[in-house]
Amino acid sequence: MVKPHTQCCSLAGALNLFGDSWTLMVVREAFFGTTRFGDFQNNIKIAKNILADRLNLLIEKGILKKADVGERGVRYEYYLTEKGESLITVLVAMYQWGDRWLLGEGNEPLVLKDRETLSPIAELVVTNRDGQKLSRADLLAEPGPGADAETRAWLANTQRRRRVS
Amino acid sequence: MVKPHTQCCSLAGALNLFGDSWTLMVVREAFFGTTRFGDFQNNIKIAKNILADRLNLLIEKGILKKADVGERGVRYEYYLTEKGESLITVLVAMYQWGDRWLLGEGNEPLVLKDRETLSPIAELVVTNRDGQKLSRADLLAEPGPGADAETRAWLANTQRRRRVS
DNA sequence: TCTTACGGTTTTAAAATGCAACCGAAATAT
DNA sequence: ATATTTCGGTTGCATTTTAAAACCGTAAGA
Repeated sequence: MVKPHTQCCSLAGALNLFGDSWTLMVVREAFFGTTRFGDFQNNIKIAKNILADRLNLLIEKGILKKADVGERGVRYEYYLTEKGESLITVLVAMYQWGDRWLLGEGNEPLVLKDRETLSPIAELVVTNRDGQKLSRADLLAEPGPGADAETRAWLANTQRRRRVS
Repeated sequence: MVKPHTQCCSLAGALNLFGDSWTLMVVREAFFGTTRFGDFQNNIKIAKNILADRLNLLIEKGILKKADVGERGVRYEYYLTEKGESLITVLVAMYQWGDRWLLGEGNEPLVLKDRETLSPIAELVVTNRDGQKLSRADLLAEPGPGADAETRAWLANTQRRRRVS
């Protein structure tokens, strides 16, 4: 990462991790079952040094784990941890947004289905507790239990501007 | 962007757009109501040239639009388009993942609430049509209407490996 | 045992980033 | 009307990342 965001905002934290072209592609590959270095490299066209770097980063951050599967020596496989698997919402959100807004309905190259029912997965929707869909205008941002001075200041700023507009 | 992904996969397309440290932070700011160049710059600590570059990129890609609000000349404000506002699922997914896995429950700096009911928004969940939660293992990836030869080849690869494992 | 595939590391050039300086037009104060 | 400050950038330069290719030791297969 070029310059880590310093804010404690969890979005900034997430972007420190996969705020680049490749990291989420590596996660995607692992998500769909790729485990070996060479397969990662072939499936996403990525330089070896970048791939090695990202794999190590993801391991360090607890998103992947490395298992030695060598029979007469070392040979590694990479697997998602629970932390990594729970990136499912991020991946699906990006897939659905891209399908709709970049490729357009009816042009999806890939359809994700429920293995049981064989029907496509539902569209992700931001809702309230009652399941009602919420849009940007319906949302209110408030300081949480972990809010520090900086976050409060930022919030005060955006709220102020928002009231004006 | 350093090197655009060439794959038609919509995740690759999305990463070509905001596969970097800053673009999604800019979208976040716009999402929470920031409209002016100087406010973007103050809220996210970003170099002016990078900010100018990202704003232009987001406009070019139809995620932001620029409005002239000058009273006796030109003075711009930036607003999300519908395409931009529908990044809500991506932003929320990343927020929730970061809150849970980077900061830990109870340490959320920011809580998003329904402006009506004042209760926190629900957690995003990937489900089937019947609302049943789906995890990675429950998903099946199949070629969609827009699948090209490359996508089919990639899918065949991952499926094969997956059956083995 | 020989050969090939695997899983990287190193090197080098190109590109992106961060920072500071600069600048014209717009808004504001005098 | 004039002077000053703010806004919204652009430019140039040093630093950091990235991409691509060459290289290399070990593991697996013939």
